[in-house]
Amino acid sequence: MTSLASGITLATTASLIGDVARANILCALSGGQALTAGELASHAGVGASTTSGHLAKLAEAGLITTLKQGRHRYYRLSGPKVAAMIETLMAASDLTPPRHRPVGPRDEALRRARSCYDHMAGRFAVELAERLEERGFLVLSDEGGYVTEAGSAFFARFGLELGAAAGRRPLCRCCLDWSERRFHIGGRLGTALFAHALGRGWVARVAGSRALRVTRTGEAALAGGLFRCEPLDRPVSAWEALTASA
Amino acid sequence: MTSLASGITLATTASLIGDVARANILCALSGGQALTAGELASHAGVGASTTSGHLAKLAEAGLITTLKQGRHRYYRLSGPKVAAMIETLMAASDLTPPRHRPVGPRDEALRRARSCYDHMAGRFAVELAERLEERGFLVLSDEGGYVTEAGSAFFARFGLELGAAAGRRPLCRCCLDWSERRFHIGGRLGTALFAHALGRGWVARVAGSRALRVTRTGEAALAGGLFRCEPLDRPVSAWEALTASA
DNA sequence: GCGATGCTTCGGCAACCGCCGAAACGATGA
DNA sequence: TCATCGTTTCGGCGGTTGCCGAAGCATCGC
Repeated sequence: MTSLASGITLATTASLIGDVARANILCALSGGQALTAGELASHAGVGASTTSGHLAKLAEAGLITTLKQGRHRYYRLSGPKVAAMIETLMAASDLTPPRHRPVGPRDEALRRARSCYDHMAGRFAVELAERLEERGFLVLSDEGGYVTEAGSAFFARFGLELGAAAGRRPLCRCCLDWSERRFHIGGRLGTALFAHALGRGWVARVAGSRALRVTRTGEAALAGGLFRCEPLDRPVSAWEALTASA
Repeated sequence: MTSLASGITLATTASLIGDVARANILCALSGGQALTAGELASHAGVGASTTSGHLAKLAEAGLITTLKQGRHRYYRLSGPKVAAMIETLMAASDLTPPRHRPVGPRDEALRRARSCYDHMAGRFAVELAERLEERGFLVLSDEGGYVTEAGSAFFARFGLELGAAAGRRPLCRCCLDWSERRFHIGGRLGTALFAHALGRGWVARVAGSRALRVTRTGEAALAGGLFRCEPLDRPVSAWEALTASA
C-alpha cells in the first residue's frame, strides 16, 4: 500500500539486470574495459539485433555509456557505482541457495584473478590485500579500509599514482570478494594497484574475458619479496594501463 | 562467451527483484519487521494467491525466511545482507535517470525518517549522524565509518548496548542514504541507536510502513541538548525494542 | 564511386510469467 | 463437532518481452 513508488523504481532497475543476456553483458563490461556491440553480442549469446536492443535499454537507464568511434560503438559501464552494484548483487546471489550447491571450480580462471571494473578481484587480489595488511600498510574490515601512515609512506616511495586527495572517490574502499568472501582493495588505491600490476606484468588481461592471467612475475612478487622498491623504468599512467587492450 | 555462469546467477537474483509485486514485498520487509502473507499481499497490491507464489520464490532463493505462528505465517528478510543489497540497488536506481526527474516529495514521510532493516535512515538519521560527527564521536566517509575514542567513551557512558566486539558484524557501517544522499549510521551502532531512539520515544513506528514518526521528544533531542546523559529508567534490549509491534 | 563491415530499426512469432478465481488445507475458536 | 479465517495449490487466461531475420543507415577501405 505504502511506498509503492520505491518498489517500482527498485523493480525497473532489477528487471533490467534480470535478463540473462543483459546480465551477461553487464558481467562482461564489469571487467572495466569498453567493448563493441559485436563483442557484447557474443558474450550475451544472442544475435546482433537483439543485443542492440538490450544495449539501448541499458544506456537509457544510465547503467552504461556509449562511445562512437569509427564504425564501432564502444560500450562501458557508466561508473564504479554500477560495478559495485553488480558485485553486491553477485555476493547476495551467492548466499542465495540454502540448498547444496556445487561450490566447485565454476569458472576457475575467474576465481583466481579477474578485473572488477577498475581494480582486481579474486584469489590473487585477496592475497595481495592480505600481504599488505600483514605488513601494516592497510587495515581492511567490513567498515571500510584505510591506509596507515606506514602505508602512505610505502606507497608514495613505491611510486603509486594515488591522485590528489581531492575528488570524492575514496582512497581505499574494501570490497567483499564475490568468490573468495574475503576482502580485496578497491577505491583509488585499488585502481593504482591494478595499473601497477599490469604495468609490471604481474597480471595480463585475457582477451574477451574479465579473467586475468597471473604471470610468473606476479607469482614471484606475491610469494617472495613482494614490492621490492626499485622504481619502474617508466612510470605508468593508471588510465593508460587500464584501457590498453588485451 | 566466457563467464556465462556468472551472468545466469546474477540474472536469477535480479529477475526475482525485477517484478514489481516482489519488489514491493521486499521494500515492505526492508523495514526489518516480520509481516504476514496477508499484509504483504496488500503491500504488493496483488491477490493472496499470487502473493503466496511470490513468497515461495523469494524463500526458495533464500532472500526471506518463514516463521509459522498460529494460523499466520510471518515473513522477514533473511539477513542484513539482503537489506544492504536492496539499498544498494535503490541507490543505483536513483542515479539511473540521466533525464530530468521530479525530485519532489515522493513519499515525504519516508524521506523524513524510516527504518532500514535494523537501523534508521532518512533526514532524521542523517542529521543525527552529522551531530555525532560534529561532536567528534564518529568519522563517516565513503570508506566506512569508525567510532573515535571520545565516541567510545560517550556511547559507553550513554548506555548504548553495542554488544561484544566479537562477531563479524561491523560496529559502525556507514550507509549512503538513498533519499538524502548523505551518510547515516548502520552496523551494530546503528542498531543500538535505533533501539535507543525507539526506547526513548524519539521515533515511533508507523503501522504498515517503513516510515517512522519523529516525536517532539525526538525533535528536541536532535535540536537541543542532544544526548543528555541521564540514564534510561530501564535499559532497553535492542532486539526487544526492534521487534515490538507498531 | 563501389562493396564490405558494424550496428540499428522494424515486424512478427513464440514462450514465459504474473494474474486471478475456485478449491483444498490447516489451525483456531465456539 | 462445525464454521471461520489465513494460506496454499491448481488451472487457465492474457500481456509482456525476448528472439530472430530482413532491410536500412552509417563508416571504412579500395
